[in-house]
Amino acid sequence: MEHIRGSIMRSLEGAIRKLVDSNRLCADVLDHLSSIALEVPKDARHGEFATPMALSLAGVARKAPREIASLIVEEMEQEGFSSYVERAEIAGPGFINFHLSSKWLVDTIGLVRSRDEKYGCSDYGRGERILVEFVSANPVGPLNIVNARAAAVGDTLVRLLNASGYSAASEFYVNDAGRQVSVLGESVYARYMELEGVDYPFPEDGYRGEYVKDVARKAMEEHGDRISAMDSDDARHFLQEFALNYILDWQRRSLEAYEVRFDRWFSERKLRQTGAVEDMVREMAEAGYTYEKDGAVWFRSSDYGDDKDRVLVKSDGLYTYVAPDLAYHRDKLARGFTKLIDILGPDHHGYEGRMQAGLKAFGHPDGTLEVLILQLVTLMRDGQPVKMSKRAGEFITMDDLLEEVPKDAARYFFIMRNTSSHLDFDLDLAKAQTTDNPVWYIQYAHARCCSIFRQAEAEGIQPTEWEQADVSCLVHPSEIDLVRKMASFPDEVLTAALERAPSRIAKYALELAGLFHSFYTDCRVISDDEAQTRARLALVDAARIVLRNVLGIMGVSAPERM
RNA sequence: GCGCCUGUAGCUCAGGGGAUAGAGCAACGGACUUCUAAUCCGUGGGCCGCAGGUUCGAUUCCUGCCAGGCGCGCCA
Repeated sequence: MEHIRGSIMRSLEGAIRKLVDSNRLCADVLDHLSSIALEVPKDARHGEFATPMALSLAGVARKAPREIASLIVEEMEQEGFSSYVERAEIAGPGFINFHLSSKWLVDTIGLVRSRDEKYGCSDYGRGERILVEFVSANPVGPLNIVNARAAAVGDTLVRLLNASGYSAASEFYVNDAGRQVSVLGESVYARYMELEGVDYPFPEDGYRGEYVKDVARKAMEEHGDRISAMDSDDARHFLQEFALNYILDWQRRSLEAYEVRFDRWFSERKLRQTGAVEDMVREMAEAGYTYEKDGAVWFRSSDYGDDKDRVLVKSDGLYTYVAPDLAYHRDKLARGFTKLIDILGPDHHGYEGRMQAGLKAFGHPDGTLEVLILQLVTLMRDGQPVKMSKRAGEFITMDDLLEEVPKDAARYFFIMRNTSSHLDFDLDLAKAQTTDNPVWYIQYAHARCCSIFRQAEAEGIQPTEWEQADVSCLVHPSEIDLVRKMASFPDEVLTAALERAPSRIAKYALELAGLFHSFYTDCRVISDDEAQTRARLALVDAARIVLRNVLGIMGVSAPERM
């Protein structure tokens, strides 16, 4: 499809240059050539490709849009269209619509089938290394619903980027060195004492979840003897480390069940041990990026676009999270990543200014770090929001969700909305095994493809009979619409990657499945017409490939029967 | 008070300067002797939150306002 687009673009550009050479258009339009847009129209009646360029050139050329359009089309006709273009028409206020000959259809089906699992991939990113950091939940409790959304969005984004020729990696930053870990240790210690029947006060800001008791119980079962032989400081430390490992393992398992695997779990503690944080704070001081006030070390982040300055080292000598986090982002860049994407929850949006300021101070160009803020998720049951209150212990974790809803449905539902929009997650719909459930609907389209091949096999039709089929006999509108949609897949993948918008690919998958179902109803695949049967089997094979590939990008399985 | 996000069909949401603003659900009416009816086809339904501005053209960009969500720590 790219080569078709390219040939039309060149032909358009050539026509415009000729018009300028012969003074039929003024030279100023040449400055606007780079912004030529060749889009795939929403409405099939507007052809396979269309450009609004005559409209956008109207101002510069000081001519009516339709007049410019007809000049361009005449010129293109003189030169002869590329082999794919059958005709070009001027429509509406001045759009130029290109209708392609059946050669593109034949080529598209062939391309899909020859590229197979690679269909949809491009080398656009030229191997640029991008690090996508997401979830990065504190290791003090179970993963929540927003973490689950982040996991689905982040993982899909990494897949989209890799499919678009980038070299993208995923990373989970483990905050295993901060104050929260010691609070966790204190909380577990208090529960442990409770189990031993000792009257011990529960920390004011401790974690009150039931799981803390579970951790204490588990520690007692496995290491009770050792712990009772320790003094209280050692026991506290032991329990802290035990809890940390327990919870990290738990988080890892939750994500594993969700089929989200990180390329790396990056430990804050290990980063600190390398001295990277000290080095950075010292360098910042030497460069004059910091000052001391009230016994603390402040970063002049407001000089670099943040709303106010931030404390790096507290008056008690400990770092705030800002220092190690900045050192972490520096480390990512030092490892050779040239673009960083952080996916954060809505409660962390203020964080962006500090990180951007830090990277700017270190001299990294604007745009090195992109922050994607996910909005909240509301779980809906029986049309009502599910109330969640941490205090009342009514809290639905990611594990709870996955126990109730299949992984495929959860992943799809979490990416189907814009990241910037609040997400209503309909639990009943996600569980439903009906046509209303978009995941089911898409998977069913794939299963239907497979079912057709099972039928063909049962009727003794050998793959060799249709693999080289002549598909130029496919002319039914449902067939053409399906091919059009398949043809745009690589474009859709790239756009979704560049816009950091997994929801686009979710929408594409739904539309593709819809077109397949319409085709299935309108066009009987296996019939007495042998040539048509072969051609349609080839088409179904292509559809099967695209459906499987798009499901794969979303991390959703492609069942062969349902 | 300040910052971020949102406001489009009864509901959930697409679209983000350009063609008649779309989809799914819900409502209503149709389609199976057939490769899975777990599907398909059709009908109705809209001051694109409000008011200005930029533009040949604004639902889209800008400003203000209104409404909702979330933040605003020497917590992460």
